[in-house]
Amino acid sequence: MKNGRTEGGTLISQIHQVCQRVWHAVLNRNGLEDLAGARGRVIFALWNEDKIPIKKLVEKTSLDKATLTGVIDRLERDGFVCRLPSPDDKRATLICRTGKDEIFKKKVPKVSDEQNALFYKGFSKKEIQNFENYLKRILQNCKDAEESL
Amino acid sequence: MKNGRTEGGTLISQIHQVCQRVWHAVLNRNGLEDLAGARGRVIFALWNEDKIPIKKLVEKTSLDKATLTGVIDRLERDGFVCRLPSPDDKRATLICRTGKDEIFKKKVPKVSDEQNALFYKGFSKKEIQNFENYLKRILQNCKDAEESL
DNA sequence: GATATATAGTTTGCATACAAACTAATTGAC
DNA sequence: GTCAATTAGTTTGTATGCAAACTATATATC
Repeated sequence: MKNGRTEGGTLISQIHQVCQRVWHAVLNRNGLEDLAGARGRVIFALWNEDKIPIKKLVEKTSLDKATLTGVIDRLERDGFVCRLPSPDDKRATLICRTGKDEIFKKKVPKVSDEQNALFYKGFSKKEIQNFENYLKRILQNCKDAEESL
Repeated sequence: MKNGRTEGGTLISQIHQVCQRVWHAVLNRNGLEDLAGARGRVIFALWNEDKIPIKKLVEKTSLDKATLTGVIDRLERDGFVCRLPSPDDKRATLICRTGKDEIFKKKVPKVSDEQNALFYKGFSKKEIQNFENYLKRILQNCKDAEESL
């Protein structure tokens, strides 16, 4: 806080920016450039749950649906996912992994640890826990705010 | 943390995304759409210090220099800033406010408070302070990591 | 069951965002 | 001084990112 004024939003944006670039570089060093940025967010979400409608990816990634159309186009082009019509709802499209991402799974924990070591350098376990709790509360606040827009 | 695994980076990205959209909407509601996104980050940085080289805007906004070229192009096109050759260094360009942004200054505190109330809903003063200290440490960590890339 | 409203996803247009390659000026090493 | 290595900023090419308008289907209301 600078003279009583909060700076949370600005700091978050700056961290997001720099951290993205570092994360990208760390991935590159490890032959995982396909997991960078929005692509990675989508693939990780699919690791958590496969064959889900785009609507659900919107919730899980916090990306806009229009953004996801493009990201999924490119993931499809590169053979990582495919679109299937939903049997339950003719409006919906299910996004499915093809399996091409499977080879990344073994490498990810190591790379993720490497990244977190940079991110949380000098933090105790307790501090990380506190911090991530704050983040979750704020993410919920932001989602609520967007909801009632 | 989900089963021992930290999620700071993902959470930050998600907050950044949602928060951007909310911030944009709040600005729009108040006739301040010119202060949204990267444009706003640059203008705020110039409020802090005017007539600075792009290099310094890179540090202050954490945006890439290539990104800033485009943002400044549009700010110049819209009459908010102008480029001046630096007297000290013929390679450098100084970015200067034209004054067109002056009318925004009065409105910003109110809008900023409105935004922060959403962002930090349910937070005590002490919690905000703790949280922003964590953020500053992490931003520094990320910058250090990028440095030694 | 017709009609209004809402929802899932795409398209369009424009603003970020950045790596890599480039130009021009500066600094460093000798 | 001269040439190499740096540095400030731009250009190019591609990926994000989103609002607004659109299409097609689903749901609600009567």
